[in-house]
Amino acid sequence: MHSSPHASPLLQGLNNEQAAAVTLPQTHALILAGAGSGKTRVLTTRIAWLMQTGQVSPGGLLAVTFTNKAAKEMLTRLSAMLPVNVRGMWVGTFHGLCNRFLRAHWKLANLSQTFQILDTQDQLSAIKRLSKQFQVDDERFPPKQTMRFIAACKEDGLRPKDVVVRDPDDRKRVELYELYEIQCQREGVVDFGELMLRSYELLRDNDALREHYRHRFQHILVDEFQDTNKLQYAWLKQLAGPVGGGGGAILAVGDDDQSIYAFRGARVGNMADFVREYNVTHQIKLEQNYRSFSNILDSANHLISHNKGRLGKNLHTTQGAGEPVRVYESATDFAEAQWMVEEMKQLLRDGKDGEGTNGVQARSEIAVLYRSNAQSRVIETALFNAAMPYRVYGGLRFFERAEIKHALAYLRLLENPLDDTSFMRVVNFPPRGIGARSIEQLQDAARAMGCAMHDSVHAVAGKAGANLSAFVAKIDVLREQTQGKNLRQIIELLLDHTGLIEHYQAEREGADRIENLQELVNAAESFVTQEGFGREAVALPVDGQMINPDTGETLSPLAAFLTHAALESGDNQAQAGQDAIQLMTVHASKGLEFDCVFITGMEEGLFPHENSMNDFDGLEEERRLMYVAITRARRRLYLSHSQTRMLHGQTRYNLKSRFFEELPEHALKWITPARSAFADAMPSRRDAWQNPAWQNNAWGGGAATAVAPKPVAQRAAPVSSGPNAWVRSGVQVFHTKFGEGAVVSIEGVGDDARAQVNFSRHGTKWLALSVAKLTQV
DNA sequence: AATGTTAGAGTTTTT
DNA sequence: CTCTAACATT
Repeated sequence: MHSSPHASPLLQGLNNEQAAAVTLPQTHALILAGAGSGKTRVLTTRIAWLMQTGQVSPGGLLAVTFTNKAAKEMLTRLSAMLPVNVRGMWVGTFHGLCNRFLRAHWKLANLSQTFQILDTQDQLSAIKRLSKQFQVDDERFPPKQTMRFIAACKEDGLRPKDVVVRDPDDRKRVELYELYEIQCQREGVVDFGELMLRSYELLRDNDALREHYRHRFQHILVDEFQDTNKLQYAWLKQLAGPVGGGGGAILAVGDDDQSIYAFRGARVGNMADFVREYNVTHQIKLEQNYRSFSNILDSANHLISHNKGRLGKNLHTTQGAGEPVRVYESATDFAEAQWMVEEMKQLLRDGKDGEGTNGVQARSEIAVLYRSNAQSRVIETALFNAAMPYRVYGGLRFFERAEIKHALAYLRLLENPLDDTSFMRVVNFPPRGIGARSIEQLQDAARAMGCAMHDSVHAVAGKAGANLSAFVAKIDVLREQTQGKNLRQIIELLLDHTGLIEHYQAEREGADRIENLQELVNAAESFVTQEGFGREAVALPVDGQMINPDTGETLSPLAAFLTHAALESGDNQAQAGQDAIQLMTVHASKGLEFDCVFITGMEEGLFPHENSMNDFDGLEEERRLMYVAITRARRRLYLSHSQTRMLHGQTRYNLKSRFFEELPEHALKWITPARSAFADAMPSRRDAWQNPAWQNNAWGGGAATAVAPKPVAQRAAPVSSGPNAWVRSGVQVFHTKFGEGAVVSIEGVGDDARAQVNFSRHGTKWLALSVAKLTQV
C-alpha cells in the first residue's frame, strides 16, 4: 500500500518514530508520547495520512480527546492538512461523542428526545433537592459527598445494584444514588457521567447497534489515554470489539508519566491493561523532545525516575544544556513573590534588548505555576504592586456565571418543562413573590402526584398557587411566542419578558451581568452560524424533528445550543488579549509551554501536597505533577520555596520539598543570597523544621504499602521555659477545653513557643505554650 | 424578602 | 486569611 512511507508530503519533517507512528498498519497500537515530543502532530498527521492514502473514509474514523480545546486543535490542524469537511467527523471529547451518540439513539437509550445535560452545579442542586425531599441528614450525608460518590460509581461503570455495600452509610448512599437516577429519568436530564455510562450500556446491550458501530469505526484514536477512567476504557472496548473480531483498531496515545487525574477516576493502569488485553505488539516511544534545553529535561528525567512501575521513557534533545535550573529560597511567601517579580522585570528588560537567549520577549512567555489556587493571591499582590499585567487561569467560566445560567434555565424550560432543576433556579428569579414556603408546597404537591413541578402548580392553593400558575403561564406564553423565531430573537425575547435585564439594571453591580447576557446573544448567533443551521433558522421547529445533515443528530438550533453550553463551559475570558504574565495551577498548565517557568511553593506539605503524601500512589502522582510542571519550560526554569508561608490565616513553617533531592545536582544553580538577613531572625528554625511528622517517614525504602506517618518524639532541647517545658512532639496531652490530643510539632522559643496539637475531638490547633493549660496524659 | 452575622472549611478539574 | 453557606434579624 505504501511502499515508500516518506513519499507523502505529510510525512515530511517527522522523525523516524513519529513517521512510524503515523504510518502504522491497522492494528492496535500504543504510542508513548513524552512531553514536547510532537504528540498532537502525530495524531493529526496519522488521521490525514489514513484518509489521504484511502485507508479510511472520514466516517470510518473516531478520534477522542478529553477537552474541547484539544478536539478543536485537532480539527483545525486537520483541515489545514486536508481539504475535508471535518464537521461530520467523529472527532471530539468523550462526552461530546457520547452526547452525539445518545441524541441519535435517544429512544433506544430510553431517554427523552429533549434530554438536558446537568453540569456539576446543576447536579449538586438536584441532589440537594432530593436530600431535602427524602429528609436525608445532610450532616451525615453532605450533598457534595453524595455527588462525588455517584460520580465515582459512574466512572467505574457501576449502577446502584452493582455497588458493593460495606456499611450502613454505604447502603444509604446507594439508596440516594438510586433515587437520584429515578429523579433524573423523570425530569429528562443526564449528568456528565450518565452520558458516558448510558452510551456504554447501550453499546453493550444492543447487539445490532454495537455491530454497526464496530463495523463503521475502523480506526479509533485516543488522546491522553493515561487519563481515561475505567468506564471510558470499557466504552472504547465496546467500540473496538475483541481481538481479531473484525472491529476497529485502537491507537492509544499517552504518557504514563503525565497522569495527574487519579483523583477524578483516571487509571494509568489502563495503558498496561490495553497492552495485555489487546496483545499490543506495536509500541512506539516518542522520546525526542523539541521543547526544552537539556538541563530542564535532565531534571525532569531524573525526578521521574524515582517513580516505580513506569512503562519507561527517557526524553532527550539535540539542543544544548541551556541555562541551569535556578533554585531560590526566601524567608516569606511575600518575599518569594517579590523576588519573582524582580526576576521577571530583568528577563523582560533583557528580552527587549534583543539578547535572544538571555531574556524573554513577552510577558505571556512567563508562567508562574503553583500547586494550589490559594497560592496565587500573594503573587497577584506582588505583580499588582509592580504594575505588571497578569492573567490568572481557572475560576468561573462563561456558561457557569449565575446570570448566564439563569437565562439558560429559561431556555431549557422552553425545551423541557419537566426539568425541575431549571424550574427551581428561575421560579423566583427575578423575585416574583414565590418564597420558600410556596416552593415547599409545590414540591409536596409534585411528589404526591409523581410529576414535574411545572405540572403541579394548579394543586397549590391560595396566593402561592396563583403566583406559581402565573409563572408557568409566563413560560408557556413565552414558548408560544418563540414560534418561527430564530435563536437570537428567542433569547432577546426571553431576556426582556422575564425581567432579567430589568432586574440587573436595578442592581448596583449589575452592569457586568447585563453585558454578559448580551454576550450570550452574540454567542448564540455565532454558534448557529458555525454549526451550519443558518443565521435565520427557526430555533424550535414545531414537530421537533430536525436532522443535522452533518452529524445525523436530531437537534433543533435551540437544543444544540443548550448542549453546547453544557458541554463547553467556555473560557474564563478574563482580560484576554493583553500581554500578561500567566498564573495557573500545575494541573492547568498541562499541554502548555512557556519560555520561562517559575514553580513556586516547592515545600513539603504544599508540593508534594500534604493530603497526597501519606500514601505511595499519591506521592507518585505528585511527582508526576512536578514532572509536568518542569517540562512546561523551554529555556528557563526557576524553582522556589519559602521558609514561612501564610496559609489559612496561619503562618506555616515548611521544609523545602523532597523533590529537590530528586533533581540532578549538575543542572541546578542555587541563587539564594548567601548572607541572608532572615536566616538568623527565624525563630528556632531547627526545631520548627524538625517537627513535621512526615520528615521521619522515608519513602526511599520502596515500601509498597501505605503507612501513615506517626509523630516521633523529638530529642530536641526544651523550647519552652515555664510550666509547659515538658511538651514534646508525639506526646499525648490534655487540654481543659479541647480534651485529649497528640502534639504534632513545636515551633519558636521562650514566650513565642507554640505547639501544634491534634485533638481527637476538635482537630488540629496551635497553642501558645506560655499560656496553654496542658497536662501530660 | 432583603440584609447582616457567624460558623466552618479551605488540593488538583474536565465534561 | 477569605470565601461560602447557613442562620438570624428586620
